[in-house]
Amino acid sequence: MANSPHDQQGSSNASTTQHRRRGKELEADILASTLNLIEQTKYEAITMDMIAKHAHTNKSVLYRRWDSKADIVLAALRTQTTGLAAKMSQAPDTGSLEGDLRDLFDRIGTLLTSMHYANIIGLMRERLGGISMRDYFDKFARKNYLSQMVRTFFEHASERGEVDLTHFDEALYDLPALVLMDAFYATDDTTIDRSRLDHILSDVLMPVYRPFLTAGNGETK
Amino acid sequence: MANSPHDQQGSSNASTTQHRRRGKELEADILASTLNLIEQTKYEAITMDMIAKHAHTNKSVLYRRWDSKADIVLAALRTQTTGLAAKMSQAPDTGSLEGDLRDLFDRIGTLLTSMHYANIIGLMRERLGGISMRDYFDKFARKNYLSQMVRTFFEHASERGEVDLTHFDEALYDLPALVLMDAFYATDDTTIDRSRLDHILSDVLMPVYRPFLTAGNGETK
DNA sequence: TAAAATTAGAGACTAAAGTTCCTTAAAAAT
DNA sequence: ATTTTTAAGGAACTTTAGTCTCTAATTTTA
Repeated sequence: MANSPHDQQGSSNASTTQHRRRGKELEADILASTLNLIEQTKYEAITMDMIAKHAHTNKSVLYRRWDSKADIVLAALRTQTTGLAAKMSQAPDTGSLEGDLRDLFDRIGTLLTSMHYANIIGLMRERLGGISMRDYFDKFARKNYLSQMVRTFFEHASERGEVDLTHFDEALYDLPALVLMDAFYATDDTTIDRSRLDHILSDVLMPVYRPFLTAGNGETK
Repeated sequence: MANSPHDQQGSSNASTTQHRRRGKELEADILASTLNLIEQTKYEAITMDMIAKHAHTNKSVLYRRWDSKADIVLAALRTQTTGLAAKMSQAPDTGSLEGDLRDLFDRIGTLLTSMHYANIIGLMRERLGGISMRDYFDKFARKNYLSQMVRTFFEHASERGEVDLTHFDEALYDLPALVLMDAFYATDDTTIDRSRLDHILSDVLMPVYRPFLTAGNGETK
């Protein structure tokens, strides 16, 4: 009995005094570790044992916190999404609805090419195609920061008198997210490039929102 | 050895001469049987062995024809969808775009309440929530009869001079399907009622299509 | 009508999600 | 400081999608 039952260690702290992580600390570590895995491989290729091992912990620990593989992966992604939402909500208010949307789409383009943020809707097909429709809608789409942002833009535009929201249905805030999702799944491309994003904004979304622009705005036909 | 190795039989033909089904006949039987299962239970609760047993055949037979559980279930649903598309394409051309769409939505409402056609987008959450995003988009959404139908309506409307399709992007034909999908997943309701459908058409889709109506049409504000 | 080629049927096998139970470390309570 | 409670670690176990191989029925070809 020379070696202790489990010489658990990570990459740095090699030998003794291995500080068993608990609670929030462990949880944060696991999510960070999982995110790291998702960035390397696609959803189906990741196993729960891999997640556990990669985080230097055990499967039981995972299931004690999350209900399923989809759960933990989406939770990991959400840690990113949250920071991203903060980053997004910094810059807007360009002075016009179209400007705000264009800025948002530009930002999305940057994120998608930066490859480090290959999530949210980006590379969804590649990375998250294996996730179930129910999980996606329950735990991801419904807490969509994109729609949230769009709503804000419209509210600003409304204050400026640029749009009339009296007959504007709530569901219309979700259109950008829906159309993007559709676009991501429609192509076999791994990435979606800027011109594609531009096309979606200019030829699909802006025309669709035109009826709600007040006279004098955007009637450039 | 009194009894033969496998006295395979269904419900009716009890004893001998059990006609081993092959090819198209078997395939059709399996799909019908699978459809029957889906109508009873939700996707996750169905196992491949259940599908095989219910169709009085074997799992190998299933995997010889379809690549996955999602595949066979979606294939089974598509047998319905096909008939449904035929049924749908009979009646339209009410003389106006809005009329055509209203008629279509009315039909969808009927199908959804008839409960026998509890598929396509209806009861999707209940029945198909377990299916993966990739499978859904690859094998279902992309061959969407709804979008096909919408396109036809627009083409008719264009011929009548009711709409101007010069700047009408292809993606706009998919909006009804997308918005409906979103609606189905957004609620916890099992069914979606007529008033809900009516709301989606009147307050989300029609306003969105308004910019493409030619002057004099639909400018009822 | 016999031989050859297909394809169905049966069942064992693998991999991975999710469960369960037990041991052990660490924190909280006494 | 010792006991009690909580949570992590480890590992066996269950279930089900998907694979593989062999046998037997049915059709095709000669």
